Amino acid sequence: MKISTKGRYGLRILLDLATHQDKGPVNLGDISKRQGISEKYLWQVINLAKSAGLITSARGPKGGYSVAKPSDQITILEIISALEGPIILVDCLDKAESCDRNATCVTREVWAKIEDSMKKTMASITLQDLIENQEAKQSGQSFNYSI
Amino acid sequence: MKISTKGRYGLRILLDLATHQDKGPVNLGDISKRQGISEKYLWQVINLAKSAGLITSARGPKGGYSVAKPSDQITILEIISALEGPIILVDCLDKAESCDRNATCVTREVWAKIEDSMKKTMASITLQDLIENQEAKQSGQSFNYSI
DNA sequence: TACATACCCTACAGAATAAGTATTGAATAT
DNA sequence: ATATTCAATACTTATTCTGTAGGGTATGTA
Repeated sequence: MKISTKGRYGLRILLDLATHQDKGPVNLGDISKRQGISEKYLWQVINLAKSAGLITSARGPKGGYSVAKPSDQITILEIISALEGPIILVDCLDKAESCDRNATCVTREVWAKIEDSMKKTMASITLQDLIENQEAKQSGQSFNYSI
Repeated sequence: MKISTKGRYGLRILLDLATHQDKGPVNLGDISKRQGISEKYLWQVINLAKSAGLITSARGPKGGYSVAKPSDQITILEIISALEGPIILVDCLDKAESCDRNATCVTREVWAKIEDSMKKTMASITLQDLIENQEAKQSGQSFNYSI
């Protein structure tokens, strides 16, 4: 029950893109330096987001990556599903035939409830929320330092 | 992001114990047969629950396992924490020093919210709820068959 | 057209975790 | 006593995680 590096890095990458793409696409090298992730692995992670349509890329000099949609239209659920794979806590929730106890099993309903609460929470947060939190945090910090 | 067999089996095992311990401790062999889990592996799973104090055991003939507390005083959160390990989606939520970005990182708050919603849901369901659901399901089924 | 920049793809590897088996030991009710 | 039942440890096999390595391909600018 851990979020893997794919999901953790992925969320940071999308936040990084969203906050730095005002001057055009952001290249791998820049993200790599800021986030402390090797370019090779970074590419693999970022590619998952690209395959899911969350990110677009531009080749050649001055190329790089951009977030495909406005930040307030991208939920955490989309991001995590793209990077970690679909949120399915137990296989029997996705494929009924994966367990022959489904007809009578009540534990299945427990997993469904937990899964549902996770998804609802993830769907309620957008990338835009993160950006705003970050700005609030940074202005708060500079305030502290200025005392 | 999957519940392992420890958690899945564990919940079934506790439910099995709770519904069969009216005639004294339930032995491994019986649980093994009903749940379709090998006795050896079953022991390892059940031992996690015992170490957590959710289950008591008695050795010798007529020995076996029993649920340690009334079912309505055992939450799913307790059970899953005991079997899957503590619910910590990312290490930085548990140990701040595991990541030096904690002071400024806003993704951390996302993981905290998701984790919190899972825990709240798990804490809101007790073993007793499962037992009642199971009884309702069974009586419903027999009703269907009797038409 | 040539070159630098940057993206794209596949393969491999070490470590950790998952999911069990196997074997032997210890306690207890009858 | 002894059959029954739990207890503990070691081992195995497969899969996933977390990357690294080394090339290949597309594109914009001079």
